[in-house]
Amino acid sequence: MIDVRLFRNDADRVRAALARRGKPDIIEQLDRAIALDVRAREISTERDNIRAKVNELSKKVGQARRDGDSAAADEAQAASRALGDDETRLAAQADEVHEQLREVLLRIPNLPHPDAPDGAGDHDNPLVKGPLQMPAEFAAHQRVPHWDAAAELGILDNDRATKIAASMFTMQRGAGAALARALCQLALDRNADAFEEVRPPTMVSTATLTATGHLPKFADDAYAIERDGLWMIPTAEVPLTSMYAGEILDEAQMPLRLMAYTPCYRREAGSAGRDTRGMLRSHEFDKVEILALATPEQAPALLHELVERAEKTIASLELPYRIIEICTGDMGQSHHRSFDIEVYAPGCDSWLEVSSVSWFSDYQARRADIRFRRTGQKGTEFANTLNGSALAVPRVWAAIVENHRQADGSVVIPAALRPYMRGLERIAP
RNA sequence: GGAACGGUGGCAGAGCGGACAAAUGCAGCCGCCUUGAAAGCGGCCGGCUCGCAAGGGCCCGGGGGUUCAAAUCCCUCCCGUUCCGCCA
Repeated sequence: MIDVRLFRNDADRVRAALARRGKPDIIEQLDRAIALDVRAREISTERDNIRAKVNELSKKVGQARRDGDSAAADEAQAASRALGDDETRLAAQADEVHEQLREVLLRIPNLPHPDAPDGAGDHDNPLVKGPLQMPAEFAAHQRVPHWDAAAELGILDNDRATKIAASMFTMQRGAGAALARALCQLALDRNADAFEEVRPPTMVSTATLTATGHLPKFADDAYAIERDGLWMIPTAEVPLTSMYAGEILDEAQMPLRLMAYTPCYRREAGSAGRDTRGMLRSHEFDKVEILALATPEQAPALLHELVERAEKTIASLELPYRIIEICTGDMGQSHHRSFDIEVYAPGCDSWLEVSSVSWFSDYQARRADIRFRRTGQKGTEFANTLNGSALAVPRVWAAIVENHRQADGSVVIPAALRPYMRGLERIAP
């Protein structure tokens, strides 16, 4: 969440920054938060003054008892008891206002970075690089949607996935399953030089899902295990970000770099019925995520590093791609600045989002309470968090099947993946 | 799932109604001493929050309660350890 001090000190600046997101209700929420914050401080001060008196009187009672002056003790005790009702009432009020403030704050999105481009929606996202590795022309055999191409090869069996689970689940078979696994291996190996591999839980607590910004606003998008108070993770970002929740890091150990392969679970509540064919959208998919906990100074360079790492992995798969920056109107709630990498899929004739890299400033760290201490200095600051998909399997899988499809219907495996596929060079029927 | 015992500062570990933000040790910081270091000596050494400041409030796993006063008593939840049960 955003820092209350930001709008206490300069409400206009915060209002202007949030206005760039183009959602009027956000400004209403902000003004509500500002009013609640003023009220909360008033009540808290009042409550604290009464508490100070009670504490003082209580000390007097103790002292008088020790001195054997029971008359003075009784008097102070009675005086303190008289303050009890006021204290109880004010404390309840203060708690209530604080809770209201928190509820509002949790729903206010992050401030966009000054360099983030203005825009109303995804059609305004500017191209920052590419298209790269784009052939002059696609052959007719590449213009076959991957669901058809894959069915021919027997590597995708969504009908049976639907039978076993529900619609919008996918199932890869044979070389298709190996391809999905190989992509994860590749992404992990390409980043193992700088990132610690983690195998985190894929079910997490409500607090954990709140820290990254997925709750309370987006509860409908996540799978809930209500009986046990747990949620299925929508991305490894969730457990990795909260690994250091409530902890204070040393500046010397930063940036902390983590990566994880995990399955990701999404209800796709807002897009049910869309992209139902093939591998474009599903309730469960595999992804390798890379993430950093950094100081504010380290963050900009890390953002570019994460983008570059994701880009290089896509490039190694010999796929046509481009990089776009997300404009203020299309940014996620927690995002400060973000970039997407899109791969062109000739069979579907569309650009598929295969990686999203974002910088969250201290927005998530504040929710998760991840702080750091500068070397030799007192006090703590909130860390900055950044993360990105090193590789999201299904759409890359689809793009490989479409781009690398040959005239005979077989699919050539990019050289970078062959070591992970027992040397397989081509998937043939 | 059942039983017992626990959860206190960076770590270890006292405290078990009042003088406790909390002994003591270790680690850390500053100074003295020293050619340098170690040892020794002296001092400092948690976080959050309100306030221009003086100063105030909160935090001893979370939440609730009893009391003039709670780390300390009661309830409840969570987590840990050990034993039993079950299990890959």
